[in-house]
Amino acid sequence: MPDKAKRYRIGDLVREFDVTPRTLRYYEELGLLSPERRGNQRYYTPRDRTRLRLILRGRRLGFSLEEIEKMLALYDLDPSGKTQLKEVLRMGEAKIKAIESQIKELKALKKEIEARARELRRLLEED
Amino acid sequence: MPDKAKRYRIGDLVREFDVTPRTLRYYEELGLLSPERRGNQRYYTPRDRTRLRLILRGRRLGFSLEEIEKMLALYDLDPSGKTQLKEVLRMGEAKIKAIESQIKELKALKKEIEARARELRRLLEED
DNA sequence: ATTGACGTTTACGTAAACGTCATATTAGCC
DNA sequence: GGCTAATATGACGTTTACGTAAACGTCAAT
Repeated sequence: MPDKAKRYRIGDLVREFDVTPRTLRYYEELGLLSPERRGNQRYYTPRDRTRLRLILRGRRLGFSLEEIEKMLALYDLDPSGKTQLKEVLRMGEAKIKAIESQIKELKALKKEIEARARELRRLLEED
Repeated sequence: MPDKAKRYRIGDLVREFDVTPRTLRYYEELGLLSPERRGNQRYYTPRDRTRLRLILRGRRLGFSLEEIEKMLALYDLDPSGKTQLKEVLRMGEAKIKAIESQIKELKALKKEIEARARELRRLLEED
């Protein structure tokens, strides 16, 4: 049974990840999360929680929710067709490339800012 | 003379950086760029061009224009007050921290996606 | 049975970052 | 000088990612 039994209420996740309920409902509207329902109340599974972690990380990194949706698709192994699976895999590799280039740019930016900071410190010390 | 004489028209930058004129005018509206005027036409200086490069890099990395404005401030060494200069420097160092953490998160994300890709490949090969 | 905390839906609002016209000048070439 | 391409100035529209308010449901504890 891939159940783990554990379920989270919306408030639990709200506190843990410091987001608003609105955000979680919005992600559900987009299909990024799909908590269970008991009555009309939401009960989030561990899988939802994991996906939320990934979503929020993606957001911090500047990816759009649409981008993130595609990344999450990597985790939805609907083993329908191998062709489709290959497609998803190819997409994942493209994502990795994109991330690598982003890391490169960030490092470059960091260097520039650091150089600039050194310059400023020099200016400060000469009285 | 810190002039360099060279000036760019809006179309030049549009082609070089693959943005629309609207974007450049919008950045000007926000005070991120401030091209010269001859008549009412814009003539961008090398400095504007450099700033534009930084702006677009920042955007690709997911920073907001407001964030970027603060980073650009590091390059506007108005040596007015040392207190102010110190403030700018402190901010720059904060930026560096943020960038470092962003690099960390990106690396983590990359690892996860790579792991997932390996898994998918394994699924593909087992026939 | 009431209270309080939490949760729900519906729907309009908002900020950021431009896009997209329409219309008017201006520049540069023959 | 006349033509065309480039540029300018509004001004309204669009998309993304939620915020916010109203009005009501749920449930455990007193």
